[in-house]
Amino acid sequence: MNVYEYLLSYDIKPSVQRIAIMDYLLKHHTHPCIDEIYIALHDDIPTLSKTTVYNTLKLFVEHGAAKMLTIDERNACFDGDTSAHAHFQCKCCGRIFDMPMHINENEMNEMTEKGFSVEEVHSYYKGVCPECRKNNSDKN
Amino acid sequence: MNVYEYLLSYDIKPSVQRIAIMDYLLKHHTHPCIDEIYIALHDDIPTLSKTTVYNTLKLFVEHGAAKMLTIDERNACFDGDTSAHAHFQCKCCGRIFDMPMHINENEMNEMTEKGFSVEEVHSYYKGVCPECRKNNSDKN
DNA sequence: AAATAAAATTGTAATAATTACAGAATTGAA
DNA sequence: TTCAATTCTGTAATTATTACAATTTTATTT
Repeated sequence: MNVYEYLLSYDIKPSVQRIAIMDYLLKHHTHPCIDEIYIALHDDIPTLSKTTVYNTLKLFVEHGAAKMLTIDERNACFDGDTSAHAHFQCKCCGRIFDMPMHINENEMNEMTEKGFSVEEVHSYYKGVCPECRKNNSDKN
Repeated sequence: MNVYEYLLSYDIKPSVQRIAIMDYLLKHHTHPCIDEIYIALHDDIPTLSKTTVYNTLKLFVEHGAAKMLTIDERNACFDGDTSAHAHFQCKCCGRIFDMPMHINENEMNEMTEKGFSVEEVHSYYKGVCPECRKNNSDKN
């Protein structure tokens, strides 16, 4: 399935900009922020406006085609992988990595029994990634 | 232990402002944002500056006396309870509730084996709280 | 194919959260 | 009491995000 059809499957009308942004999200698993996407696509679409990037990602999130991550304190990041998974942000280089997520049914049941309706599960870790650990130890 | 000694135990020099802010954090489990704290303490300390609230909470987080939550997209929230626990934010009223957290040792081991050094574990849920669910069903 | 209506995009201006910074106030030590 | 260091304050600057009106593009109707 191409990106055009992929957008349609989420009830999103495809446009040049929307296709380019979704394509970027699907091909780059860097969990990009607005600026990263804007800068990356600006070469191909010189008329692209940052407002469009904002609007488009908001649309994607509303339609379930992308997820917004609030892990980074500075600015929101976006993920085209909508499957259930956790994240790891390196405090040193700032990169966000995908991690497996095992949902704990006991916790879920506890919340449901208390009357909470759980719609989203977010799980992330912070620490130092293997690369930065290596670089840091090299300096000593 | 009073708040004065509590701050000292985290290597934080107590001051009128710092004591008031930490006292607020320890007594109110509402996961307040900067504004909530500023407005609440303004009556007692009319000279309090919002910059001081920012600086103080940054200091608390650096010393491990508070945790910053990036659950709410609008602005950062703070938690004086530094023990390991999860959170639940209601999409309807915006309130953040404490939830138990059971750390999954398997996930931890997976990351450690891959070379990641895990320093923080964050887990939160979004959905509708019991109160809002009740109010919503009443409207029908 | 031309005219029209609807939707999407753009750029600028406004808003809001956060940070930088310099001066004032407070604290602690000599 | 004096001096130095620290903390606090208020304003200005910065940055991310949103509002909005004008323009462009797309889809529909005639």
